[in-house]
Amino acid sequence: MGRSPCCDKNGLKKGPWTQEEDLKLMEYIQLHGPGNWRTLPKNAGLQRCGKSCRLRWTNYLRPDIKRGRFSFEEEETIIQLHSVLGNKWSAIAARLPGRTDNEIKNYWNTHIRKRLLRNGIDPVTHTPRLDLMDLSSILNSAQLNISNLLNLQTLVNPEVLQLATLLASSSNQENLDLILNNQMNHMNRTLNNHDQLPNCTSNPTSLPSTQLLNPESHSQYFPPDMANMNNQIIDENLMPQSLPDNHVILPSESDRFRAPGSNIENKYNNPTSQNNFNLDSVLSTPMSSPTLNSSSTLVNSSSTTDDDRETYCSIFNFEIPEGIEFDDFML
DNA sequence: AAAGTCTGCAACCGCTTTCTT
DNA sequence: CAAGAAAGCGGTTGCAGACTT
Repeated sequence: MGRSPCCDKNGLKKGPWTQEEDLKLMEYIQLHGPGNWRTLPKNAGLQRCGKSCRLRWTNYLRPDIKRGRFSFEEEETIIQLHSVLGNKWSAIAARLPGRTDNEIKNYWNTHIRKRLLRNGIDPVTHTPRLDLMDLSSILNSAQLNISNLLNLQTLVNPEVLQLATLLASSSNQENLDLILNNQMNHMNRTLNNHDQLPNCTSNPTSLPSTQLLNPESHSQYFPPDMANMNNQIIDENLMPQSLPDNHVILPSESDRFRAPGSNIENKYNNPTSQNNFNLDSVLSTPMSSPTLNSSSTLVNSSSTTDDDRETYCSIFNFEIPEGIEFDDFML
C-alpha cells in the first residue's frame, strides 16, 4: 500500500499567509529543518496543508531568497536561458541564486515577455517576428484581398492572417504603411549585417531558427575576455569553442561600425571559423553573483536605464505605431 | 475625490514524476 | 511490483495597490 494522505483538506486554511503563520512555520523549520511536509503543519500548529507550507517556505520564507528588483545581468541570463530551456522555470531558477522559479516565472510574464513583444521579438522562439515581413511581401503583391490571404493559409503563419484581417478591416492604411516601411527598412539593415556572419543566411525564411548571441551582452557564453572585446584585437584562442547549430555570434554595435578589414570583421566573415559552443558549460555553471558583468564595458547595471535596456535587449528594434494594438493579433 | 482599469505577485490548481510502503 | 502519497513543476487566478480617467 501507499502512504496515507498528507492532510485532511477539510477545514484547512487557504489564501494569504498571516505574519503569525509565517512565524510558526519559520520557527518550526529552524528547529527541525524543512521536509516532511505531511506532518509539518500539525506539528507546527498550522491549519494549512503541507503543500501550502512547502510553497510558502520555498517561495517566500527561505532565508536565502533574494528580494527586490532583478538586475540587468539576471534579466539577460533569464532571457538567454529561456531561449535554450523554454518555460523550464525551475531549471532557470537553478542558475539564478536566490531567485525562485515562481518569481522568475512572474517576472518573465509581467516584464520580459512584454518587452520582447514590444521590440518585435517572439518571446517563445526568441526570434524576430518575421511574419510581419512576410505580411509585407503578401501585401505588396498586386492582388491583395482577404480571400487571397485565406488561400495562403497553408503557407503563412496564422498570426499574419489575423493581423492582415485586422488591418484590412480597420482600413488604417497609414498604420499599415508605417509598419511595413519600418519593418522592411529594419530587416534590410539586419540582413545586411547577417550576410557577413557565419552560419547565417540572407534568405529570410531561414532566419527564424537563428539565435543571435552578442559576445558583450552574453558574456557568460564566451571566454572571459570576449565579453570585453571592444577595442581589442580578437585572439584566435578566445573564440567560443562551440556554438549551438542555430546560434550565431552577433557583433556588437561598435563592431558593426568598424572599418572593413578590421580583425573583428575578418573574424566574423571567416567562413572557416568553427563555432563549437559548449552548451553544457552554460547550463552547468551557476552565476557566481548577480553582478557578474560588473566589469563589462557595455553593461553597467547601476547606470542602465529602462530605455537602455529595451534598446540593448532588442536586436531587431522597431516600433509598432500607436493605434495598433499588438494584443489584437497576438495569439 | 471617486470609479474604473491596469499591473504585479503570492498563492492555488492540477498534472507529472519520484518515492515509500 | 503495484498502489498511492509526496514532491516538483508550470499554468492560472485573485487580490491589493498603483495608475488613469
